[in-house]
Amino acid sequence: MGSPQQRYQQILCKLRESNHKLTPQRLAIIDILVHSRSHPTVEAIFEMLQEDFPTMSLATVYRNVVLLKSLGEVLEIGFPDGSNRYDGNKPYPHPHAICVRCKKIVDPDLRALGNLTAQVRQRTGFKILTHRLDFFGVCRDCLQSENQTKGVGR
Amino acid sequence: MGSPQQRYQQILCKLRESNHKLTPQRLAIIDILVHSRSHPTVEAIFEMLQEDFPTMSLATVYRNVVLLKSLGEVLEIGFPDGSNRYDGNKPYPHPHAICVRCKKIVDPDLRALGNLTAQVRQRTGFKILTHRLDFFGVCRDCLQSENQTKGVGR
DNA sequence: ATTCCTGCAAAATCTTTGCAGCTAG
DNA sequence: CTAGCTGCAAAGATTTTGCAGGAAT
Repeated sequence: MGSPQQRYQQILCKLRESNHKLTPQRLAIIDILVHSRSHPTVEAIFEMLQEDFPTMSLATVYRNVVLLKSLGEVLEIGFPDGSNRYDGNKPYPHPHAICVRCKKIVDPDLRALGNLTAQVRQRTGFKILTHRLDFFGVCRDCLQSENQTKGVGR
Repeated sequence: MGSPQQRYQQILCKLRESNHKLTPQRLAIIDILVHSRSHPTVEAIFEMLQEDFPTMSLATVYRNVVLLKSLGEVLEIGFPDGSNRYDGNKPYPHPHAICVRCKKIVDPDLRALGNLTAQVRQRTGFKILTHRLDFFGVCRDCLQSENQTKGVGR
């Protein structure tokens, strides 16, 4: 629910509401987050910004990602290896399929997911705030190149 | 499928099969992992071992956890804050309910979970290797103490 | 006997923080 | 103006690694 442009505006609103300033660095980070389809890392965002902001600091990217997380405007996807990636398009919990080879992230749309949260609440007595559902595997592209590499013996 | 004792033996088998030695430190770490119902951190395991192994090193705990992970005999639960907890009882993927307040982890048994993996494979073309499904919220105990603290004004 | 393991300390990552100067509103 | 932000460097936190001595099989 939201084109990149809409998301961009929505985030600007949130920032104004919460008395945060719209610095060029901040706007550029947001721009990347809402336009990128690739769930970038902080490092990747930093590198993309090097051209336009040669003095950009990693700390600034971190600080802005933290801010946007706290406003609920980006979703953090924590990898088992400890690295994190960010989604500014769909900041709400949703399932991911993550390629362990190339690190690509795809968002499959799963029905049948509906009331899992309700079930957990019922079974555990927890008040559920959020969740994550991530599938790890090998994407089609990487499967293909694997086969090209090894199975050529036929 | 598997009492702590069974799990313990199963892990010893795996170790012998893979030519790993059964050192006292290793056995003690496994013992904690299979008996603990609390999904301990490396740090916590380390502390529990201090009494019996005063010279125990954190690195040793880390190395053994890595080994057991690689054998598929412990499940790592990565927290959004970067810390990890470990489950030696149920080393296969299963849903968790995690209290963001006290860090308690509960395993709800969810039906309706059956063929999500198949759906993801179908929709994405990924070969799925594993997954994680974690719910974050506040457990009953913490909800209660919250209420005691604030809502007494009535 | 070997091979693998442990303990210690140093290194490696990734992320956060302190501070002085700068800037958006 | 003035609260909040940036850049830099230093500090933190967690996990990994190198190496020499030690232990399991």
